[in-house]
Amino acid sequence: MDCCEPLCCEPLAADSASEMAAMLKALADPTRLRLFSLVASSGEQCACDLTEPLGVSQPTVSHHLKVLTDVDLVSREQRGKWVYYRANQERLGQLSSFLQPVAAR
Amino acid sequence: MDCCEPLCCEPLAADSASEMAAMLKALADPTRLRLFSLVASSGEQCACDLTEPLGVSQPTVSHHLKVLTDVDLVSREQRGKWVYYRANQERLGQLSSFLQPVAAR
DNA sequence: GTATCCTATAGACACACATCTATACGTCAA
DNA sequence: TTGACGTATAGATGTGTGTCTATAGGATAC
Repeated sequence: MDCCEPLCCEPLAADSASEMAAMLKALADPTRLRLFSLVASSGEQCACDLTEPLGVSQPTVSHHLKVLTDVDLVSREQRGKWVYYRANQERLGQLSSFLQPVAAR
Repeated sequence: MDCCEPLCCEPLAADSASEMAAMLKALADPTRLRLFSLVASSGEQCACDLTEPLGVSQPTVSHHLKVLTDVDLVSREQRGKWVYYRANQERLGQLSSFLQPVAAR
């Protein structure tokens, strides 16, 4: 299920590094991190309700949602003309576990 | 100690988002992630032993080490003409906790 | 002091990316 | 079918970044 051992266990292989870095990169932007937090903390969010609290344009929100979707951190569900987004908790757990420090093991 | 609530708890404030995104960005590069893993998994690493396993030039390694140091994910200690780097496990723990999913709480 | 060796900085360059405006795409309601 | 509305894509633009070569900084040894 997980991609690899925690990064403190042993030197990370190049291919695993690329996979995990892609996930980290998706969250490594302030606007996108806030966007993800909005979705993750509310269970489910309509895309239409994300533009205003972030203070960026609708295409920008759409772009960020695509980035998060591409790495499977959020899932997309269309209902009529609205699109609802939901955080993939399992995927987030993978990342959190991957980053777990030595002391916590 | 921690900067803020986990990102699944409540919508992240803009200033907290910037701080956490900076830390995530430092790890969001494959080479830098491998570099950090090399340091973190070995307790302590001399900078001179990091160039070869990563396959990049010495200045590039030095640059990446600076990025990680700037966000306090690694600490630097000079001993003679050698420089030793060590992972900041506490800081990594902050990040891991911040990313913890809902199911794990 | 001078040479040697490890590390960091300077500068350059190609590429990636966050954001915008303009527009296309899709779905529902008349 | 046509209009309205939510969403996604296209294209442009300025900024950021990963990497390199060349060189400077700084510590030890002779």
